Amino acid sequence: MDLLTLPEMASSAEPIARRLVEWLRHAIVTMRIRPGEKLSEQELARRFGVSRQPVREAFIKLAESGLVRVLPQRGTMVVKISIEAVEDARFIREAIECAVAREAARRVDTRALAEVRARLDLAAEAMAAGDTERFFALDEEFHQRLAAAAGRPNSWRVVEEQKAQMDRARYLDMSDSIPMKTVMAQHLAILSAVESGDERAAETAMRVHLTEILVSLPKLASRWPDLFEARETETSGAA
Amino acid sequence: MDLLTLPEMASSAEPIARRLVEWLRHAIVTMRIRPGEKLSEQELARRFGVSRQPVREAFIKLAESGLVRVLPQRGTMVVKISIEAVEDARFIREAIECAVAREAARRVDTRALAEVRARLDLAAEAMAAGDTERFFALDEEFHQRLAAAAGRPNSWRVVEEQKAQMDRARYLDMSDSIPMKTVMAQHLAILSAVESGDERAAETAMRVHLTEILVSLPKLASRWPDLFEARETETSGAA
DNA sequence: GATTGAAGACTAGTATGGAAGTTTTTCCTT
DNA sequence: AAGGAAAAACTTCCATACTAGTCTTCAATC
Repeated sequence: MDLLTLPEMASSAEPIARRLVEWLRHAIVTMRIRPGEKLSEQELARRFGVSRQPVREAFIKLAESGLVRVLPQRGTMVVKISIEAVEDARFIREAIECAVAREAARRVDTRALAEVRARLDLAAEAMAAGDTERFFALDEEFHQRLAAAAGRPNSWRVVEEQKAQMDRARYLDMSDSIPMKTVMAQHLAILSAVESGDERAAETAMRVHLTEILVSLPKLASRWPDLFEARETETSGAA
Repeated sequence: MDLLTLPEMASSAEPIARRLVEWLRHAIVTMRIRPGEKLSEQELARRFGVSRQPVREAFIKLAESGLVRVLPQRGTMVVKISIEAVEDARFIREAIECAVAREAARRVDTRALAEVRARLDLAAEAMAAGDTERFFALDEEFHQRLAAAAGRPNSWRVVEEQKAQMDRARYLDMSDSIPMKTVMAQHLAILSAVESGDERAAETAMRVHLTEILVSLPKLASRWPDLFEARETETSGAA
């Protein structure tokens, strides 16, 4: 078991715990650490060559994000993908991003929209080059910049957290995700509507874009049943 | 400086850190601890009669919620109220809760809606009795139950976090907040629209309810300038 | 053979000391 | 008196030891 290296110590002043969170979050979202897997403070501390404390604090942060669950005196594990949680995340994301699209179309902040379009152009290049990793990154930036163009840059933070839940499912099987070409077309439709100041068209285009995401979810759940949370049988609501 | 007592140890198995978070969060949201105030691990540990570690972990959780800011090697402080942050929170809340209202009206889950109406009735009693504290609690429950009636109970968690930012401003001056009578009427309008399955009316009613909240914000900011974050002068967006 | 229970190997939670870094104070120099 | 450097007094951060609770294992007992 060789020592793992923490993400770039570009700014070495960055506390260990912060870098640990980054490393773990990425590993979880990209499914390098699988849902349901047990995480040991002790083992991770050994592998990173640090003490238990920073690992523990990283777990706390990840627990706040809903990526891991800490059971007192029992253990810490990566939460399984929950169909319900993914649906909720999609619902929330759609609500926020549709409002963002509407607001962006209402403002038509030309300068900010130029930044959005720049991401679209770069994404086209990435697609042509077959660089899916970069394409996904630019996908994120597109949405982030659009939020900025709506004057609500912070709303992206909330969306980002929801997105993490959805992304894990996507990383399960890339071939199941929406083709890059389709995403490009949808992004273009959104941006065009926003640029022309058509609030309703912008919102509709965004809704279309964010709707199809979960079509393949049941299929994934049945193919990897151990990675998914068993759906709650009881109905919520007490006396 | 006498020892402070942590919230009820109803389940004494509850770790100290968890109870600390609860105590601190409530104290911050209700403005018992003022924005900008410095929090010391050491001092709080002394006052609660515990070690620094659980206090530290509580800070981490509150930082994740955006209620405090931890500056490495410098200190921890309650974040000041930011007009921009409150506006963002309101924007996000409106987006989600309008979607919730629409969805609830689409479903018309009679059983769940009965729970919503029950909160409305209890709130009417609280108003008659002049019990503002209870009225506010039932206000929250109204929204929470409505989310459940929309089949999105988890969306309330996200709204709740945003709400915390807004609530601090409200606690500054209760007399500035919307009168209970108005809130009651708005809640009734929302529920009636939902019960009759009118999606558009439900969304509109919710939007109205969530719009007026920030009318008094600038006034509050000018009256307590030291509790508010100075608005950023630079425009976001780097090269 | 099935059940029970005690010992050991885990786990997270807490306490404490010290390291690294920042801010304030103090005191000397000009 | 004003400016600046050293030092003292803070802060969070990390390492380590210990506590307390949970689960597993395996042997003794019924």
